[in-house]
Amino acid sequence: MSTERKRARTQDQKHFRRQQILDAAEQHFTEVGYEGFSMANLAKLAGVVKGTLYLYFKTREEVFLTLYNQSLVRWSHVFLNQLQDAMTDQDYAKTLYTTALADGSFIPLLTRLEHVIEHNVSIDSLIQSKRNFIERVDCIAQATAPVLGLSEAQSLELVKTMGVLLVGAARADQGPPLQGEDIPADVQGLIDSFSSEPIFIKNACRIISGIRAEHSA
Amino acid sequence: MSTERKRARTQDQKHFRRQQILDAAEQHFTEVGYEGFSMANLAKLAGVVKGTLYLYFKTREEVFLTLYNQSLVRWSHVFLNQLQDAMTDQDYAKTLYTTALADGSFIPLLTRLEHVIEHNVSIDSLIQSKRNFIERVDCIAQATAPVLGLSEAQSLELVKTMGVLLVGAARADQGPPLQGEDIPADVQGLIDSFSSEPIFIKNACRIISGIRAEHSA
DNA sequence: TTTTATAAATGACTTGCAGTCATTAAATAA
DNA sequence: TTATTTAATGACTGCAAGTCATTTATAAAA
Repeated sequence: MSTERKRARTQDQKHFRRQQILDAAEQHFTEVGYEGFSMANLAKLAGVVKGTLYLYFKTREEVFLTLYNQSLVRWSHVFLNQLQDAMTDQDYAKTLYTTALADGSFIPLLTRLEHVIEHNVSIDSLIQSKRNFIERVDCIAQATAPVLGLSEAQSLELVKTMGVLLVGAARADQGPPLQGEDIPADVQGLIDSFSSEPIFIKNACRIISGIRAEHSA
Repeated sequence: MSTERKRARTQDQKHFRRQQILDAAEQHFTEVGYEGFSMANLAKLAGVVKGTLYLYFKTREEVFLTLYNQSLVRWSHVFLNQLQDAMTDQDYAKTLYTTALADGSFIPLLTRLEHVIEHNVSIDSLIQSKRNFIERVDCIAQATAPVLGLSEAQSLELVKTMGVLLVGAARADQGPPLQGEDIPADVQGLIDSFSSEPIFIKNACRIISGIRAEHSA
């Protein structure tokens, strides 16, 4: 906090200030979530005034998109580190799922990416974000191929598909907290049956098997 | 419009008025989408004043949840009607996908259900909505079993999983419109590779195969 | 028919949000 | 020391959801 009371004049100082805001944003996001996030509170937390935020980000969604980009990179490093020389399909799926969920921001931002965040963002930011995504996917696919015994092409398709499945499965965890509410047994049963981890893992395995089988012909 | 200038006194009249508001909401939603939807505009379109909306719906999200419930019922009828005696896995998946996307409200509401809509809704409405969901899923599963040659249990799991896959795959269509923007080839290639229909159908088939195989052992 | 009671409908109001912009002042250059 | 540049400010606009005291249409009672 005491490190920066001064004005950011050089490009380096501006990058540093921008990252300070992003760090505050990450903290604010994990504390209050997407709907509770406000630029006014972010400003307070970052120790600047609201107008200053708009010198560094054109819109609130530009902040979110940047947080998303960073969280994708962060998660991909964690995931790549956990890959072993040879893993069962199930271990692979479980590792992917667990590491993704362990990052507090990644899934909540990913599930809002297309239908909210990308709609209030400059084309340039969007292109930059997509490029970052391509790079991470390629990198993960390259590491995945030998682990699961797939071709590069198969591996690329798999990784892309895992993203789709992850978003679909993670939905279940995004519902409202129901602690202490009395939920009828039938409804509780439904919620339990959509528990995201087994759904993700089971279907990830089915999809891996499917992809592996398709080109053995 | 000329049918109802009067006050709704009886329960029947109130139900009718509520449905009038919902019809206007459906229209407003298809015109401006989720983010553009406002209660003030809905009031104008429904021919009432804003405060009146809150006599019939506790929050804006209660309106959306009701629209979602109705769209689920509407889609399920269309889908059930299109099921044939015996279909290939692919025909089944394609029919499911096509009918779901043909309904203008179903997918946009479904993709926002857990992380937005359900967070500002009464527990009672949520339970009612989940019960409606259970009923539709059961009904679809029952009809699906003979079509794909699955047991009832397999069919139930399949239908639930299709919902997960549908949400994940449909994300790709929810991005911002990019007509007329010049998108670099690599990014355009990425977007194309996430085209939702082939992703849904291919993986639906892989999952159906997987489920079918699991209990043949 | 006239009066009274009920509650549907109203719209002005509050609160909270994202985003803007004329002004201020810190840092650098002259 | 003075002039210039531009980061930072915070008061401001506009719009949204949701509230509530008041109005008034309608039904029931007299």
